[in-house]
Amino acid sequence: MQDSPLFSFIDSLSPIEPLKSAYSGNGLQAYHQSLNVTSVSSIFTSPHHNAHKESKLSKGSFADYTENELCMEEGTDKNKSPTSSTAVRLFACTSTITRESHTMTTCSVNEGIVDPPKGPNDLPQPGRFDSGSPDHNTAPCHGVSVRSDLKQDKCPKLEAVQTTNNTVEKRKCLFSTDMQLQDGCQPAKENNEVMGCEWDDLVSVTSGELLAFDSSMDQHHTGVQLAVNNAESCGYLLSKLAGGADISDRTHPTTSSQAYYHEMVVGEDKTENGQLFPEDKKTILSEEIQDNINEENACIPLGCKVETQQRGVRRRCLVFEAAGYSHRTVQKESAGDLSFSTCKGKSSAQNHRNPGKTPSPHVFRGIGLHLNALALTSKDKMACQDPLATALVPSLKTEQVVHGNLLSAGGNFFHSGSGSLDLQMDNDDCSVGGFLGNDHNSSQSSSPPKKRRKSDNGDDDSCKRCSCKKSKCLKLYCECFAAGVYCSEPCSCQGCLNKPIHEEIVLSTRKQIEFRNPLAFAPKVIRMSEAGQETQEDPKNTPASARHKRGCNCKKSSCLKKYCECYQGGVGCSNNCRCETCKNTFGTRDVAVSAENEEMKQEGEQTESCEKEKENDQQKANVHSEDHKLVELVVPITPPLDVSSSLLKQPNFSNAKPPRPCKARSGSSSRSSKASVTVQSRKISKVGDSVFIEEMPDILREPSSPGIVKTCSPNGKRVSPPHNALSISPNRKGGRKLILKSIPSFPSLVGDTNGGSAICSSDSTTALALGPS
DNA sequence: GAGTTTGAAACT
DNA sequence: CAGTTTCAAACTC
Repeated sequence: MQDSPLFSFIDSLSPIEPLKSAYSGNGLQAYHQSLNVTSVSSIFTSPHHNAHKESKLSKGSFADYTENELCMEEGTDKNKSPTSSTAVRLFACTSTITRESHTMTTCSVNEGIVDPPKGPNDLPQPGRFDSGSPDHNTAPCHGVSVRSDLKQDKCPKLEAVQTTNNTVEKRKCLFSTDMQLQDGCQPAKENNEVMGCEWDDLVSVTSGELLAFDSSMDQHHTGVQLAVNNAESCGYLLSKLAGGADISDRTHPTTSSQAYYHEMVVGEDKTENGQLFPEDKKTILSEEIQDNINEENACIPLGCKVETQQRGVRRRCLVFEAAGYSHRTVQKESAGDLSFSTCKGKSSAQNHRNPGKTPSPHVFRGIGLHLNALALTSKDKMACQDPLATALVPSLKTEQVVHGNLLSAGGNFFHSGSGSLDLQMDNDDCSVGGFLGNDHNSSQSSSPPKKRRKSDNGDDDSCKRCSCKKSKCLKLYCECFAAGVYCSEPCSCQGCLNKPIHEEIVLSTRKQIEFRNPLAFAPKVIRMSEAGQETQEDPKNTPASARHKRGCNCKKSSCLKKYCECYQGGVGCSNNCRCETCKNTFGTRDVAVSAENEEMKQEGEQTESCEKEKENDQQKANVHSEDHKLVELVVPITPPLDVSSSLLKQPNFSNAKPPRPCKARSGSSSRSSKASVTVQSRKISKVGDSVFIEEMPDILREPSSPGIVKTCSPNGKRVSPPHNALSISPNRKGGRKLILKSIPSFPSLVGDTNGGSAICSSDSTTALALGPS
């Protein structure tokens, strides 16, 4: 693997640091192109990390710490220059690349990417760390070089940490996804290390075929670069990947996991180390690890890394396909790398993972889209359950990676959003499977009344899964498939082909669907995390900021039931919606439209919005007047679309009631609590918005905030397209990020660290606040 | 738990 | 692209 030309190429590249955002971005894109990566990913890629960042921020110190440490350690140990970071990423992705460089690089890269705003890579901004994802990159590297160090140094800590981690169920919950990943990752690594090649074998087995070295490598690179850009998201993904990644790149995973882990752990305890040292756990957890790994893999496997970097990847398991694809490659590489990582990385990786493991293995990380996320969560679990599944995931990731942009974009979302969500989840449920629990809360809160639905299930829903009969779980009808997750035990589907065994079919089907609709697997709801911040600025922004990309077409549900994707996603309806009598408590379309219109007008875009608004206003005015008012205040309109922007933000999710997802977005919970009733919901909407804002801010505030975005498209329109997102995401660091609600898993990781916690807490707070209200 | 409703996804 | 059908989730009883 390492020998492969790619490696050399990568190595040569590694030095490139420059890339970071721009470079990486371009590089990635180019890479993707070469790879066939879809632009979409780019779209998704959005900076999502913000969330991460945010979470990280909270952790910030923590993150910094970790990063610093990592870097430091690494640096000290290996000293990789930051420059390497880019390279590192790649490496991480590829895993083969130089260990040291990677580690170093990753860090720097991450930082650079993540923090871009602040300072160059060098500075280990907390935010970056948050990005965790970035770390991911590093992680892998670390895994290699760092790990050793980490292990050594951290191991001791790790144990303690681990304990802590374990203790901290929350973390798990929050992180559950992440945690899982981490856990999984770590375990994986551990396994690798401990087991030796098992992990590799597993990986290889599962994904083995899938990965194409080159592609993966390339992807990775691109991914890496992207990661740089999206360091956060990447980190996220990576971390997850790392977890899951074990498979793909252990190193990466490890690395990422480490980073991730760090974040998470650190966030909580800083136990990062503890995680690192998982070795102990390894043995102990070996099984768990495997499980976790599987899960992780499922969630985001290898691809993640890359994608992560890219940004969206994580979002879905979709990545799977890609992931799987690249995954193998990665594996191969990773295998080689693994050895390294294992050797070195083990510790680190393991460490990271261990922590993660601790939590419930199953917990999935969130996925990109809220829905997806939900699905993911559940799926993840599924995946976890099924080793194969996990494998799939990875593969998907690979694909995503390849597609890169798309996934990445999604991933980003996840990160930001998910992270927060996850975190929240954790908070909520920490205890258990996080998501579920969280979901519950969130879901309940979010969806006021009924919601029992999934939430109930909920959250557990993660467990829930699909019950497809005719679609064979190969259509978007299938939540699992839509979420990019393999169907697992929880599923009650018939004739299911969405299983690792049928990976090829799944992937091909997925591709077909994506071909038909590049956004098919993209998060359905975008949130402007940062926008949120902006929002803060503008009360208008509100939750509305997050909007359903495609928009709903509700007629009878008045957008007050889960039938409405917007509502389900916990976001207000937007101009994109074609709903009738919209009463979406998160923000009516009218309002949104009006707001948009305003913006539009200002900007000039406008016409559409105006028209819509008019129409909407007329139509809806009746119903929503109240809501609208509220909404209006709250929702500014952020264009849903701006995926790019939206992606990042997730953190706020809290609002999102989106039930399902494991994530249960904190917000939702908060909201839900309040909102349960429509009336309240209205208030909530306002409140929630405010809350969101607050939340967002908190999250954002911290470090991450930097990014905050702002916005959306100037127009306020939704920018839709992911494509744009691509370009954006990379660049955007700072910009607003859209966040997918759902996906939190990653975020959780982030959250883990601090951000997650913070987020959670914030969410909780919000929830609390809301609740009372 | 069965049956109905709903709206997205898929198909034509 | 619009209309119709299919599908599975959401919801109700």
